[in-house]
Amino acid sequence: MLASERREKIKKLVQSRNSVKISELSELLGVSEMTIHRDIKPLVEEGIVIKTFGGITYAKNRSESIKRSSDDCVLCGRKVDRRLSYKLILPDNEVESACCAHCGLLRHRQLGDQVIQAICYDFFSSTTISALSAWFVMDTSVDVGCCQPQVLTFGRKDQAEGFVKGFGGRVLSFSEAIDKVHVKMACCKHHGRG
Amino acid sequence: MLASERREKIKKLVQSRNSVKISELSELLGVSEMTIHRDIKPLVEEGIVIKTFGGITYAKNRSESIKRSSDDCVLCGRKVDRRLSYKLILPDNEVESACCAHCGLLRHRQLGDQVIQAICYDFFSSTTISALSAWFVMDTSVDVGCCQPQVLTFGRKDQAEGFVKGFGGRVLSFSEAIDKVHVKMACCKHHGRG
DNA sequence: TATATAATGTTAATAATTGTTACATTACGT
DNA sequence: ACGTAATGTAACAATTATTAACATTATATA
Repeated sequence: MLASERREKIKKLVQSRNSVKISELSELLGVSEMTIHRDIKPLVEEGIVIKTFGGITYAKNRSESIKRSSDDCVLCGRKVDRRLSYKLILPDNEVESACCAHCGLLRHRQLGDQVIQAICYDFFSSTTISALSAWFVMDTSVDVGCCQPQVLTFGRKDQAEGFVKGFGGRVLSFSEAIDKVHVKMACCKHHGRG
Repeated sequence: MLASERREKIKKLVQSRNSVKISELSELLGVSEMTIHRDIKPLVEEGIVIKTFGGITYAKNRSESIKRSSDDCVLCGRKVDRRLSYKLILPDNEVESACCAHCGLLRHRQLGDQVIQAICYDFFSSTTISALSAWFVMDTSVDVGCCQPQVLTFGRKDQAEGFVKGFGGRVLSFSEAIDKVHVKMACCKHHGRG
């Protein structure tokens, strides 16, 4: 068998079985383990395969390995428009997308410390900003047609304040916003009391 | 079996069974208990799993994924159309979807305080709104072809009232609606098409 | 055929994993 | 609180895998 054939077989084997042992490959393909090691070296370097002690496992391609729950809002299921969206970076290469800061902040509150980073986008420039340092505008008269109560995100406080001057509403910091949205949305707690 | 395979199996086992004993894993996977201890150490450190004496339990509340029960209505099994749907955000990252406010409110009443948030969508704009602050229209002449007695949801009271003016029915607040639907006691199972 | 080159195999040293033992800690019944 | 059985942990031994160096084989080409 040609070396190239053998390497193709290794690829297909690891793809179909997810993981294979070096010793198994050696026996299956009738070559020494040293040869298998040499065969898989380029596969590991290309990232097609991940080396484990004693074997290899198939590496799903990189875009897949970041597990986006889906393209839909993690909370309300609405299609996500990046400009309004709010993204939560989580452990294990997971990213959750929310359709807007409204859903994003609610989800952020649910996850708490598990959130490694939260990202949103400036309402004017669409530049990426950290949610923790963003400024949030609520109760404004402008309706972007996403979730209510609506929350817009700004990178600069002065621009958020200027927006409020023109269109009404309130400017909130991250900690204020995450509480305010929760209070406005939390139903059962209030329902139970009242 | 590869060490990496074994660790994957442990993860899946604890996920599916919620908790497993070290001794059980040791026997099941054919390795010593010491090896199981070493296998679970990183899982515990990552917070994927919680150590208990003699075993481990799956750490819920983790980002992993929001567990949507399914795409079908939790009550009547009908396919869920987002625009009419009613979503219940529950502890442990669970989300239940109901096909419409009718089923949603019935389910909401069943679950009571377990519901962290309830979400529905404005009938006109499809914007996401909190069920608590929504306005519900019942007994209207318009039939959207979901469950009976039909309940439509509006974000704005004036629009709900305008709708009633044009098409008949009654505008109800959340607490009025959840009671009214319950009193009518009609499970959509009896009317549902599928 | 001779020879260079690439591929593969062999061996031994090194590194990683796993098992065993001894002892510490915890849970639980008395 | 105490004693006992179960479980956890650390140290070390045994096993297994990896790596590098070198030997051997196969292949191509003059």
